[in-house]
Amino acid sequence: MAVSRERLYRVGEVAALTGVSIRTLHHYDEIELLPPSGRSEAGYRLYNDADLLRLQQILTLRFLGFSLDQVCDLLSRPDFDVEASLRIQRRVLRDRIDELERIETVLGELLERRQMTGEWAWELVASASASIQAEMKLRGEQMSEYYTRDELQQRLAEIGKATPAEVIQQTEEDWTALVREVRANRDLDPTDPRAQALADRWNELTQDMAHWFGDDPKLANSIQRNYAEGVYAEIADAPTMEDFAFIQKVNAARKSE
Amino acid sequence: MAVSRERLYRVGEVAALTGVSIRTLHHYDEIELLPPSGRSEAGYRLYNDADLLRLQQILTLRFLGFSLDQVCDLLSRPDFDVEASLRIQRRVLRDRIDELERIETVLGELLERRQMTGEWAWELVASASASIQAEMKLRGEQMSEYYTRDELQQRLAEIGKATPAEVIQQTEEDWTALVREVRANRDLDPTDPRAQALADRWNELTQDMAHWFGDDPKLANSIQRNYAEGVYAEIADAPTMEDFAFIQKVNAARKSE
DNA sequence: ATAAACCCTCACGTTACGTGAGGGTCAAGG
DNA sequence: CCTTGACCCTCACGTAACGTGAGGGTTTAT
Repeated sequence: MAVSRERLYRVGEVAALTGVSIRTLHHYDEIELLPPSGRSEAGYRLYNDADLLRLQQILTLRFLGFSLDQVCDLLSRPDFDVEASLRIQRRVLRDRIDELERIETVLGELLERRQMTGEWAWELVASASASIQAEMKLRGEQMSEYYTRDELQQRLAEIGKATPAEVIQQTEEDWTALVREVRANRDLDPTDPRAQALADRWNELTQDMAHWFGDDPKLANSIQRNYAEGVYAEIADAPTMEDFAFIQKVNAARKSE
Repeated sequence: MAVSRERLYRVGEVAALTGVSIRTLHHYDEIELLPPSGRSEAGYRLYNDADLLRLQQILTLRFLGFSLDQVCDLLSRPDFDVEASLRIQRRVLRDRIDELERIETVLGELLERRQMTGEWAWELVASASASIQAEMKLRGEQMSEYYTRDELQQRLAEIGKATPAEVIQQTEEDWTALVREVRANRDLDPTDPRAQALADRWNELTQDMAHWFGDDPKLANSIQRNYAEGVYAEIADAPTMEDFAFIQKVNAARKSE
């Protein structure tokens, strides 16, 4: 087993290779995001290939909109896997490309309307702004969900194992029953006591499940998002967004009393 | 002439319509980038449709990577034209989409190599980083080139004035002569000494001109771009992309010796 | 052995807002 | 008529991710 003399790079070399500034490397060292794996006697930072790979991950994740804090979290997660991460990154990139194409066509429409009519289509102006804003915000918010989805499966599986089977089955039955009732009564006035009773049961069940999830708001958030994206659309008795909306209205009506 | 009661929006409405935060509107007002066209008696900011259009431009330009300062400059240029700007924005978006696709394939290659060989292709890791860095920096640097075309004319005019007329004429004659010769000999082998002689003269002339441009790399870059887009296509004796390509090949052949 | 080219550690500056604090305005309701 | 809730205002300080020197060692090529 030869001491395979790995290639070592100084800040300047890393900078030249990757295009990041030296100051950035200093910064990433300061915040312990990318401490060089070694130092020379004189105190020079020395990076190896693994460091470069980590840097690549950092840059990509930052490019996708994560804050350095979030990147820190992601990379330090025990189950972090570079290959899985790369796959996710590609998926996100494709999604982003789609978004850009959407924006491009929105701008195209705006321009066309202007040239056809000589007037500005103000609603298109607003929606163009909204599209762009959405795309700018998307970075780091919706993004983290991409990284949570896979994890989500796993977490749910864990929770599943840690919970007695009868409890799970019971809960599922409760849910399906409740969802059916809600769906049959979605036209009730939010102030109707029957609606409030339904909301009560709903909140209770949610509480129970929340208890399983622990105090992890991310998990809840992910589930929400997955709903919004229709991940569970095929499951007939899973609550839909309309169901959620109804319950929210009822809860809101109660609060405002 | 009825006082056509234009629609007016307060900060909250603009925010709801476009997705920007109220604070951002305040900020854009503070720096005089987007002062509302009116105020209510109580001091409420009141925006009209034209303001919304300006906001759309601001958001798009920012999205493309301009700083607020740059956006300020652009929008206040006397020759600024929203429609032209929209066209440019679409082109930039398409370019950016191409870049994202490139990055996506780079990541794909990296991943594939890893999965085929079980090893990381370090050079790909570095180049992936470089791609991403390039794309992140591109914002606002190369970007301004798209918008510089008009400015370019002006700068060239300035330089023209600051340089004695005979020198300019001499240079122009040198260029036309050289370009004709190059065009007649573009099928020469890059290693041919005659080709190299041409390349030498070319490089020398380029040096001379570079000297006029001072140390402003942006200017040089702009010229490159304008060439690529065929701005000077009508000028018969202006070098074409093929001419450039030929010289580059010759230079490359020389270096690799 | 002496520049030239790198590298180090402070430490303050910058951009584009976020986030309250403290306080007017205005339509609906009691 | 007055209050309450939803908006709006103006400061003014906070923040993220570096940029940009200042002041001072290190390495290497001549």
